[in-house]
Amino acid sequence: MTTPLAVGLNAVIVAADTETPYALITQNAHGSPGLPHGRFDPAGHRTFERALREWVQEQTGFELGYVEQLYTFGDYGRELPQADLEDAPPNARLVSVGYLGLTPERTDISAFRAVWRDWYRFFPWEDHRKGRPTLIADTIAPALESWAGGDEQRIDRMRLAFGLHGRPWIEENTLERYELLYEAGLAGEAVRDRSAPESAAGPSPSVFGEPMISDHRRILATAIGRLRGKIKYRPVVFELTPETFTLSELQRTVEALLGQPLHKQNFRRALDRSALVEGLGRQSTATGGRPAELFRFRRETVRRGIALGVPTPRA
Amino acid sequence: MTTPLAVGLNAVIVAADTETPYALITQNAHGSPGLPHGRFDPAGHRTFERALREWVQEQTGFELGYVEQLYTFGDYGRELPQADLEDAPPNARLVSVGYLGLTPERTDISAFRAVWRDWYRFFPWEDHRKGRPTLIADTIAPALESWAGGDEQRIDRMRLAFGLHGRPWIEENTLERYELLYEAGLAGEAVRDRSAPESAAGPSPSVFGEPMISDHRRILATAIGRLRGKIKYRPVVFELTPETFTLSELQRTVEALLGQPLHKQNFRRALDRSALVEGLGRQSTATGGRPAELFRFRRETVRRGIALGVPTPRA
DNA sequence: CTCATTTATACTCAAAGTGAGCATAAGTGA
DNA sequence: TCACTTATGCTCACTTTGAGTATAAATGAG
Repeated sequence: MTTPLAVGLNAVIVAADTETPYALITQNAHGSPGLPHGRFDPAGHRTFERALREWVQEQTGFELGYVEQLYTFGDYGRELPQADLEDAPPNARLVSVGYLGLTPERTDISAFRAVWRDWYRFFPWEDHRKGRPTLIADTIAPALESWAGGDEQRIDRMRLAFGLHGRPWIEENTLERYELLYEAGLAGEAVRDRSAPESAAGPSPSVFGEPMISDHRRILATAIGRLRGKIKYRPVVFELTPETFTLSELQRTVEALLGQPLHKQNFRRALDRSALVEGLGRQSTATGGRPAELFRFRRETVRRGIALGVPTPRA
Repeated sequence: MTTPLAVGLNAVIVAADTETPYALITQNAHGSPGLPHGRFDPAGHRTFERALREWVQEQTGFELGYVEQLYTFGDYGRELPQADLEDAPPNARLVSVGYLGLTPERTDISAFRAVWRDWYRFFPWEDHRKGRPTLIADTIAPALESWAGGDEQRIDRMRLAFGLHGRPWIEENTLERYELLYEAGLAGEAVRDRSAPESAAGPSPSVFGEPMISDHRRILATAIGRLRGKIKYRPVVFELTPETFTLSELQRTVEALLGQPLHKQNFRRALDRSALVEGLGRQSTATGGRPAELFRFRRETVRRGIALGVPTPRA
């Protein structure tokens, strides 16, 4: 008989306001953060998506809307703590399928063991809205440098991933960056997975973002990267915005997700060329200055012809 | 005890020359075409990729180079013929993970039950190099029309997928098109899966491309779509070309993959702005007219900075 | 040997798109 | 009423794109 196999489903459920991108985070018995997840039971579930919707509902009271498959992880060089397998047979091998879900509102989930968390808590080096975080130059770069030693290839990977040495910062490479930190033993999970709790001489792991259970932070990184990429060629932001919004609100939401400031005028110009949004004539109650016009997403546009993304002109 | 789960791995191995994109196709006991595939045995394999490489080697003698995960299918509304599960326990549920592999040469695989096949045999409506295939207007459109009946949504999906009624043809939507044909009961697999061999009144299924075992044609469609998309923003074509090539050869290879003619001058101009290739000074032995300069892919370029794709200016 | 044919490569020009600055409009609160 | 804030409009130089025209270097038929 072969080793038993279990398929786990993991959901990264994302919401956003103009300030912060949020992920729906659950907590295990020890209070460690993780993603909503569960086993796929082929007897009870006809499709992955249905299974996913069902127990995301159960675990968080949450009704999923837009859903998309991310990636299937099957390589457990990094061992899973037995505890996370829960009802799986002992020695079972877990294959985890990650999903991304988007939702326009942060519904109240306080009744459940779940919270909405700023995703930058887990990836503090990813937010470049106020310039490149000093964390990168002060902590990450030196730590990776010492890990790389003289290895040409490691140095190259590190510079490419973190936009060092004149390389551009590419926001959708979230996963590469996290994996690098994991490989270098800097992510909290790496220390845990080695199960040898070596007295870390360097900076405390949480400097490198809050760790999550199992490989959930990897899945979250995948989700962020995918969303950041997709926002540019599919109108997915509108799955995250309320029905009506001002252009500034839209822009700031995109900026929050990308972790990158955008050029205001060019954002607007490209946006109305795209005909993705439509002004409603109504003005919004001012948030300080001149009132802004309210817009809505023209869902019709998308169905006819090429579905375009929102423009992202660098500032 | 829950229903047993099996994870299957499927490989779409692609090669191309200037004329034809090929997929590596195996044949089952009945001679039906399929993809190289096998079970993932967690005891014997540490990672999906290793497992994949191992028995692609076994089944086809083929050494995989570039590999990328495509999608994981778990929804079996469409039932699998028991025969394809082979050594799986009866009633097992199969989860299949698709992979895409690229290779620059069609190595000799005649010793194995495998052949290189023009992928357009399975998707004859996908090749637009010599204009839109008449098959679409003559056969597909009417068949889908009658399937849609009056349903607004179906009509819309059909027009969008196949670029009818003034909509543009979007080459990377290969999967959507195949799924539509499947749903409409026009793909051979749909007839088979219903297991009620209803006497098809309409055109014979093979007009809609050669069927494959299990859901392999779906996986192949996914691969084609993904490759077509990726070619535009990552230099993946060069995984398919020989070490040196002329610009025309490169262009024709890209055209073969996209199923779309490109504008020659603009292709060249954009290509040398991208600095992806480098002239070698040497000329190629002419294929008719003036000899062309030989080029090679500058792998170095890719490692530094943003990895760009090959330009694809429509002709 | 020359000329039509084939393919490669070079140049040009208008139209559209981008990056980035400057100017004006319409609110709020001291 | 005036400083401040945010929204929105306009302009300009520069790059990129679509698409046409011209020239160069081989082949092969007569």
